Amino acid sequence: MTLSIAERHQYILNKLREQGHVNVLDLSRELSVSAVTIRKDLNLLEERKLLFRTHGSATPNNPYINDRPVNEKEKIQVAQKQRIARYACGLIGPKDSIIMASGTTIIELARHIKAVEQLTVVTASLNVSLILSRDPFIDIIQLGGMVRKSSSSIVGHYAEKLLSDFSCSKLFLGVDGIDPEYGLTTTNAMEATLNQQMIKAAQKVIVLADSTKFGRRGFSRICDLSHVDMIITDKDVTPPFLNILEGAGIETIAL
Amino acid sequence: MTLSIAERHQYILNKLREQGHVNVLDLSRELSVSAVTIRKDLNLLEERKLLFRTHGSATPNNPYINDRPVNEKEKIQVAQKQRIARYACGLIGPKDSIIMASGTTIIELARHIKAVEQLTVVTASLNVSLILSRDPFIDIIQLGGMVRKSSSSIVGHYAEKLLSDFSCSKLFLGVDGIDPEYGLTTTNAMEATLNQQMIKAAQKVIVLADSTKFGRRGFSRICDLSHVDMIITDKDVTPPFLNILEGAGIETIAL
DNA sequence: TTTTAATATCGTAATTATTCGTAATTATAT
DNA sequence: ATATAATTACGAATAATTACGATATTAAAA
Repeated sequence: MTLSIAERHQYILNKLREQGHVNVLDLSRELSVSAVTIRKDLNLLEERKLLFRTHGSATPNNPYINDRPVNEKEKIQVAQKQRIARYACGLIGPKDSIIMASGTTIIELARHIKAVEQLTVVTASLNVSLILSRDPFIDIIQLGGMVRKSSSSIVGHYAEKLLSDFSCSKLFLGVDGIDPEYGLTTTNAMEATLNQQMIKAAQKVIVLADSTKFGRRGFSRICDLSHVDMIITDKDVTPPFLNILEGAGIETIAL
Repeated sequence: MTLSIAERHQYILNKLREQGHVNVLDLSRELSVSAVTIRKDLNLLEERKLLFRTHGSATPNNPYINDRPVNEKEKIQVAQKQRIARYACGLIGPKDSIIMASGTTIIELARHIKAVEQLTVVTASLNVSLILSRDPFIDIIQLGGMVRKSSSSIVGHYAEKLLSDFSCSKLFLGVDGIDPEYGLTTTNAMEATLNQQMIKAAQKVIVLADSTKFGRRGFSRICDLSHVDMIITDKDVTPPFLNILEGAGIETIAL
């Protein structure tokens, strides 16, 4: 299939929006044109300020900073995270108000959200805010306070205080570990505390976690499984875990 | 089957709406007319702004509609802004604590900061936070509240409240207009209010503004010049302005 | 750390392929 | 018969490919 220039550009921008980055070689293969042509396309799009060029690849030009996967393993889980994000997207209703925590899966969710009616989002993640700020239908409340660098998200007392002023229908939570006995965990104590507040401020707690998170325990405990209403994960979760979740009355979606 | 011109045009526009794109060769086959005829049709439809022409095909109107106004704005005066940012950088001392407002010049400043000792930054701008989060020596406090999309920064009551808990040695403020009588202005009322709080929370007010900002008045007033301690601008500022600033006791750096 | 080698990506130019626009010619309809 | 529309033909313009030297990135060795 041979696409016109405009279509190719559209394809590139779409992929960029969904994946957060594109590279010359893959695009050249996917669109069956030469690398030179892709480079020319990317240069043109860069001139129009639609993306930012790097060696071998390109990232969305503003407003948000690139968050390319840092290690191989994270790269592997991208497909799963996208499936999870896509499904989670479908749970967001019109005129909804939701809380979005932090983490790569939640960022993936933000990329997939396309509001058609008014939507209010409260978030700790700077990346989520910037991604959503492109959508005219979304009102964004950014939590304030100390920036935790490794996750580019906000933690601390101020954020918790601000959060206590809101009540949302759903919380989308990304975690580092899900353990049947120990519950949900994350790597950072302050993040765990903030997550606890988020759980309090939401009527329904939806956990987004690919299968690698199961059976793992992060440093800091957020809560036990009884607080969780729904878990969206991928089909590589082992049956024992699924049974336990079912036993705990948690609606589990294994994509 | 031979269609009238109007029917052909209708067919083209329909296909365009349904498929998102059409190309000359296919249309020529489908409508059993020559390529020249199709081209003429497409050109005519393009003149009427009903589609956007590319080589070999056509897409619905302007595929590059995504062009962001923010980016257009960022393009202007880049060199000046960089010089201004570089100078401002030199004003930041070790173990300093500063407030960084929002705007493209302030983002440029963030890009130039390279902390060697502990530095604390309070900022309304999401971009500033993300840029600085790469620097291990910087503690970042992100103001929280409503996200103002066009500037990707936070405004509103919550941010002002949070700000009242801090006292910083310097405020770096970007503005939209500097008028000798009317003072500093910006485009947005909420942003102006937040800027006022920032001024209260800082011991020294440093305004970053390229020469194009002089003599201009934005929509909303921040404060008059008496609150300003220092202005960093470029050498294109006209002498009358420089005299007025000097007369007002404002240290002015024209780079 | 710094240097070096290996690898990957880049930009440019020459070549080839496609698409374009124009004009002269032919078809169609009143 | 005359006006309008479509076709064919062909040089000009645009796009894509290949080829290749320059530059940047990465990994290994000093």
